[in-house]
Amino acid sequence: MAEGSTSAMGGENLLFLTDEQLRKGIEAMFFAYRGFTADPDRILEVHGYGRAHHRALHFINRTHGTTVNNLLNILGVTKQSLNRVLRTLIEDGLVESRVGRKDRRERNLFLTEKGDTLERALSEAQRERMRAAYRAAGPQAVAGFRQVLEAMMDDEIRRQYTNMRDRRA
Amino acid sequence: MAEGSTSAMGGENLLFLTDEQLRKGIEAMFFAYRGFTADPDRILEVHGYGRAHHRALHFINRTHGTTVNNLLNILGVTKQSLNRVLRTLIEDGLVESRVGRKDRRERNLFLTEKGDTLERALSEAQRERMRAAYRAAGPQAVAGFRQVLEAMMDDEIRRQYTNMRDRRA
DNA sequence: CAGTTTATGTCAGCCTTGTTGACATTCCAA
DNA sequence: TTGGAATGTCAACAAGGCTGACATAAACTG
Repeated sequence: MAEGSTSAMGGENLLFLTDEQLRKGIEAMFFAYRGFTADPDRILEVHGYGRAHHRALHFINRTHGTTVNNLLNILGVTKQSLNRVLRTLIEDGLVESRVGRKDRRERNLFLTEKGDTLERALSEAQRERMRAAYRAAGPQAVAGFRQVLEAMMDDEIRRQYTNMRDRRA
Repeated sequence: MAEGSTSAMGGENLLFLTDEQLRKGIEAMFFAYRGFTADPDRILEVHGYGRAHHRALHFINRTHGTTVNNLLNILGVTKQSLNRVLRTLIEDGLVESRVGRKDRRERNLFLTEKGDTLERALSEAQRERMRAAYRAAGPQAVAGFRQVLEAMMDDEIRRQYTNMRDRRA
């Protein structure tokens, strides 16, 4: 990335903040996100699921036994929207919903073995692309990548993200 | 980002390629993309438009006089889908569609003054967030960010992205 | 205990934005 | 002149967002 390294190592150099650079960053996000979702999308299509199912599987796997409400906060959708997805996942035997032990109004969500299998397939496809990108860019670039992404999140979301990270680091 | 810098500067250190690190990267992409789209989304809602309109405005502004076909390739949607968006933008007087001079089957797309105004408002909101993130992370991180994003794109897309960059660098 | 709040689920209906398929128009090029 | 390319349009459909309304059970509170 020729002109990227031009702005790197600058310090007082603010070329990386020009509108042109920022617009390029915006386009890079757009195109990269497409690549980021492309591989799981192909797998999901075979099973008749969409990205919404992937997100649910991902975060249920990530925080075993999470409640519906917690998932709503993480995903930032309405309960009706999540419920539609969750219902099909439960019906299809990918997710198990257990009545909460402490608070019986709550439902604790878990992946079944079948759900875990699909989650791993989806995740592996996505991780494979990340792995290739990380390897191509190198550890220092990856650190910068994560720094910028984290700075781009909404404050509240960053807190959730950080918690999630800390809990399983 | 404490543990990010742990893996940075490693070289032979491959900690940044562990599944856990990759999963964190995946989540960072997910959350960051939400932040990335949040500000323009709010503006679009006021005008009764969606992200699809934003994308069209962005790329029409980016490559003045682009054809519909070219836009289809960049956006990666069907012409019917794009056409619906384009039609409303033209009806609302944000986009002008001129019959091609060389090839009169083609339509060359331009922003009107009104379209340019909205595009700048959307873009400025998005750039403001990028600017803040870039400033917080610093030029070296930004270079890494761009490297990883570029490596994450599909090959064909990366070619388009690179062309677009070179043409207006 | 009665009343309120909380967590969840569900029904109905709407919107945006993606998809396919069919078909018309225009016009370049062989 | 005919074939194919570029574009546009119509119809129908699906996923996955949304809101509003309502039901239930459980927990909390005075």
